[in-house]
Amino acid sequence: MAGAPSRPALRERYDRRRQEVVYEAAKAFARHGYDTTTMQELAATMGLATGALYHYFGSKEQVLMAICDQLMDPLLEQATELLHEPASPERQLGELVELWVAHVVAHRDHMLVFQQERHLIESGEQWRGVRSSRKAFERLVAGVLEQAPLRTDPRLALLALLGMVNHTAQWYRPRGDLSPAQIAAGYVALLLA
Amino acid sequence: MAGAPSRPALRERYDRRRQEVVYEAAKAFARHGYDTTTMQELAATMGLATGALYHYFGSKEQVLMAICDQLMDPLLEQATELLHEPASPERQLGELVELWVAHVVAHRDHMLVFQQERHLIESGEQWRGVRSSRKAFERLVAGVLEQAPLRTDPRLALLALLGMVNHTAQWYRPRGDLSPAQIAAGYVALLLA
DNA sequence: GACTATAACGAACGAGGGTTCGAAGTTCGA
DNA sequence: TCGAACTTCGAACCCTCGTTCGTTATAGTC
Repeated sequence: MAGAPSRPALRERYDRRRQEVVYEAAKAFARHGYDTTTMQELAATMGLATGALYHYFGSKEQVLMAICDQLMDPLLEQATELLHEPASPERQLGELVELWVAHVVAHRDHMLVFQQERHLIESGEQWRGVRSSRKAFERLVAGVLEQAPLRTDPRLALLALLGMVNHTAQWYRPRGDLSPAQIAAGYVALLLA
Repeated sequence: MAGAPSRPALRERYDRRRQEVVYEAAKAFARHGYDTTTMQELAATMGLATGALYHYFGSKEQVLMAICDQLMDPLLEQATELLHEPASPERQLGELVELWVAHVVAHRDHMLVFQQERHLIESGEQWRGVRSSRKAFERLVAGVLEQAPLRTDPRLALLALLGMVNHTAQWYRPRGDLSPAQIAAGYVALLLA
């Protein structure tokens, strides 16, 4: 591993290429599993030799971590921003879930990897950041749910919602006749009194 | 691999031991992942030498398949039986979900493995049986949902329910203050009009 | 007690795969 | 055009792990 170039002109290409690796890795990991996918296969997909990958990432695990970070960080940021706007609890919940579902379906591969490699993420010091991001997001959702008029106890509503939305990554197809917004509206309708 | 003994007296012990392997494997696979867990570790947990595992299973993958079969087959059977009893759609839905949730929490490790190794199960001829069992169960649930008075379109209700119930395996703790029956009732309450 | 089926051992094999590294190629800036 | 920074190559290293197999121990059966 070498690290990012300091010259700005090169930095851009470096970042783009690195991003491509993450993208292809997410696709491959989602389809064939993290352990099953070899660095050789990943390199071949990118049209690179094996060793070249280590110019962009220090290890296979760091590729996985980049996938998780790129999944969680923008979601957390956008959700925080959204909840800064004052609005009724129902409306906040609706917009939050819509944002969330849209994010999940836009990053389906990332999500599937995130779910499949749960056992890795749960244990291990280096995964602490990812775990706390997820926790922070869950707290945001919990906060909104507590304000909204629900049909069930807020704790169960949170767990149910987490299950519904995360599971969306496993069945959503872009060509399907349900848009992310419709899906989100459906979920919210189940929860609200 | 040797196969089951023909003498009935030994057959019983063989089956019991084999079952222990499945149980320990589910626990280890759920915690550390299927690929990460080695046959050496699994054997050591059982107090066996490595090669002895192959007396009970022809391969590591067959252990995984036993886990999946033991998860799906009883569930499918019990659900089928339940739905043979005549009852109102609401009541059938309630009982089915209660049975389902109880099964999921009683076989949490099996469930977690089943979810984490989705990519393996999705592809591969040898997994056809497991896939069709899951599909059959989903059809059972779909059939009940179509009869019941729901708050949303039955397709989305099915997907939402699948997400909620399956996700239960990830957070349920026996010492928690929600019983499987309460959880199931909460889920059903969300769906019914 | 001897014979046989069963159970377990444990070392070794063989393949696969993550990672390293020094050299070669390429691109940028002056 | 030249030199430095950057990118890529690709073979080799080294270790892990699933699986095999000949042998040894154990337990039912007559």
